[in-house]
Amino acid sequence: MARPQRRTVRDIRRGNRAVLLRALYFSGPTSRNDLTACTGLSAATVSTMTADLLSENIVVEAGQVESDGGRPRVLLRVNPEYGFAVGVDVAETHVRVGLFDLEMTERAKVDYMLRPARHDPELVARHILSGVEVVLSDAGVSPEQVLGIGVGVPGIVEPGADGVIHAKTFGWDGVPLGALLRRGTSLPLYVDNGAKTMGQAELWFGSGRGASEAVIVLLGVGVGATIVADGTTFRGVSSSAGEWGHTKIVAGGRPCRCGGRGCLEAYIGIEAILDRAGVTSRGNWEEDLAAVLASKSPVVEETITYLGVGLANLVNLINPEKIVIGGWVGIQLGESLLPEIRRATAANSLAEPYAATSIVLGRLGPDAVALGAATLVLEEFLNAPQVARITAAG
Amino acid sequence: MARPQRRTVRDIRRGNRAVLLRALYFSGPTSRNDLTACTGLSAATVSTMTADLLSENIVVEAGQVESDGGRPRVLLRVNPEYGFAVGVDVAETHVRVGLFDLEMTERAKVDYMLRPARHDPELVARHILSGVEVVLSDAGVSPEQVLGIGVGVPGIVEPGADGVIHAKTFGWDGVPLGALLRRGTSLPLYVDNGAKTMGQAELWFGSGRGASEAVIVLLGVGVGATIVADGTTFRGVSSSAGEWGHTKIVAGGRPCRCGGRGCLEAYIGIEAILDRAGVTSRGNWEEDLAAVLASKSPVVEETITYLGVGLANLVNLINPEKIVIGGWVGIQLGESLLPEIRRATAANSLAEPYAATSIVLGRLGPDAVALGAATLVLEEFLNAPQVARITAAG
DNA sequence: CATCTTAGTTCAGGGACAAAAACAAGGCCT
DNA sequence: AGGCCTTGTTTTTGTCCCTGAACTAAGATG
Repeated sequence: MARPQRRTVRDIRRGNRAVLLRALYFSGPTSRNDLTACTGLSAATVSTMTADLLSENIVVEAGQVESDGGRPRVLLRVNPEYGFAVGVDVAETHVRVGLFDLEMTERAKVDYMLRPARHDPELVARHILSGVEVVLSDAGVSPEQVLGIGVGVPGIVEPGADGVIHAKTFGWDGVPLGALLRRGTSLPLYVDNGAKTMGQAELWFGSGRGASEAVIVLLGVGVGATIVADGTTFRGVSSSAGEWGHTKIVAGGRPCRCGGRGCLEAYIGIEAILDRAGVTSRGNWEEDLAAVLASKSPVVEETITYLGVGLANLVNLINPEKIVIGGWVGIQLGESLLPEIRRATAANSLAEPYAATSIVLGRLGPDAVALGAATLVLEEFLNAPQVARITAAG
Repeated sequence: MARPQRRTVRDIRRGNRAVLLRALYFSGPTSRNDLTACTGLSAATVSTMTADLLSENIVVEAGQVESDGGRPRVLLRVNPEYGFAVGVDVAETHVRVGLFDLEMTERAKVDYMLRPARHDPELVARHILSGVEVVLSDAGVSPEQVLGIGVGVPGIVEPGADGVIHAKTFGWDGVPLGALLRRGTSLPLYVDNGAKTMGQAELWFGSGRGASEAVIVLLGVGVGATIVADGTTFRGVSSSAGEWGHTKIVAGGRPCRCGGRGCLEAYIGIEAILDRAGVTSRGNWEEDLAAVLASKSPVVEETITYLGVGLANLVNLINPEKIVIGGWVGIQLGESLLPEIRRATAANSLAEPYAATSIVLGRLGPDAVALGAATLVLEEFLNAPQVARITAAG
């Protein structure tokens, strides 16, 4: 309650600049005139502010559009080459580094395989740092043009400058990945849980687009969720909100790798699904899952039921506008069984919140984690686009 | 994404005024000098702003405090009699109307009993309206001094001006209580779910005080929760967030009065507890529960386990700083069994979020619902304290 | 070529906060 | 008792920002 929260005229400027930039970013090419309408700012303010943005090269002109009988509108857009963002996906089997421009077009990408058992933090950090160098030189982008590096990792990320990670399944307990990376780069770093970065990507560029209250669930080896409240990711007090996979849906039920019992993940995590189906995997889980789905085994129906219970709990507790199902297991299930998933969710939800929720599939592929990580950089850019220049010198 | 969100200099004024007023309200008697420190505003701004507030009689002086060797500080405080708020608790067995001053001291109160089966909306509305008249005349307060009326009701309240209510257990389905009340009063109305108003009360004046991320759970006949994110109640897209009682903890488990199976309420709602204990109630649930607790029956341990699972789900999903257990059942359980509740929660939570959460008992008594309803009015007052006067005339 | 229409820019005016200076009110020392 | 010091509060001055209105730009129309 004691955080200073005063506002001064400068905050207005910064805030309005962010509003303008967001409008420009999400509406694509737009005229100044339309910007006054959609931001609510006066024409004068839009004019001076766009002039600033143009002179800083953050915004560029993008052709004209004739108006019926008057001066044509000049279209403006965010300059996709004003800066670049690096997105990193640290997963159980690989480290993937991507370079994105401001429009989140992937310009370069590099993968490093990890041997499943070997997750030496130093090695991962070296992969990331060399990956950044590789994608930059591949794309011909210099480090000064990079606005920051976003990293999506498994497990819980402590808030704070060091990016300390706790990932039991990964063998990391208190690994300061942020600090390790800091030794090799001076670029701004953003470290977040991979389920959250994927959620961020679906929210901004995928099926969650435009939703203000939403949940993006990730079904894969692990099960997680991103809770979006008022348009931004809800993180809780210590950044671990969204551990949906370890909420209990059967008190005292199946044991889970987290040590608990009856966790959702212990029913609909890929290992749990295969285990319940009696499949001993030969390593290719995607094929295995496809086989189970094709088998019409009762395990499929059970899985949908458990998933429906888990989703219904989100519906009742969070009352989201939209639930996006992502992760490769989620996509594979959803592609054929979305109506059944909806039915199972409805059966376990209260009527009013269920009616307010639409359940959809994620649209982004396997690169969503890296894309979302890069989006952390973009978000920062849109909120605080560059520090104000020294106006007297301009 | 298209909502106009521009800011102008006037917004700064309003915002800073709200910041100042909140600081004054929550810190009690405070000098202008301390206000500059705790709001971050400059002394000049605090001075002019307090002068305004003093002339409007919103703030009054509250004595002096000597400083070591200098001019003594003049203490300021919010004038508790500047205005009043009405809080209404509509429950299954009664309608309670309370009048509170700005410090939330109850000045008058009146109860109307409801026959359990008879919940005619018109009758309830008449009770509320006549209750308002009664408390005002009892306390000698005129309607002009009342800043608004807050109403806490069971069930889900639709967002919108009519205050439409869906309360299955109450026999109300789409009752526009707000519109019914609007016919009898022109005061500002705020209608919200009773579990949420109770949560609001605990958050502002009870055990949740100062928490920014918290969950306040209500255990009574029904089971509900208030989720607090970033200091404010999270409502979800259609205001029904927090239906914790109908999240499933045993897929396919005990039938619940909501029509579902395995709901938390079907295990730890008072009726469920008594049912599981094999008690056939003679009408006094509080005594019945006390008897069960005294009996050392295994039902008690089971109840704690189920409650622990429910709380752990909140810990994992929401990652709150604090969980407050309220409602009469919650208090009765917690008074003797809080350590066991904590243990059961820990057993079902992930270590990191559990370590970040403290589980405490609610502090406010049975009037918390009405108090919280009045707090809705207070919140509005603190955020937008009066429309700005015509400055030229002053 | 004059007029109309729409788009965008410039400028005066007023509101808001910060920093600094001035003022106020008491204690302390000589 | 009077000057000096310390602390609290108010006034003055300056800078920043937004808006509304006047103004310029650029094309269409007849």
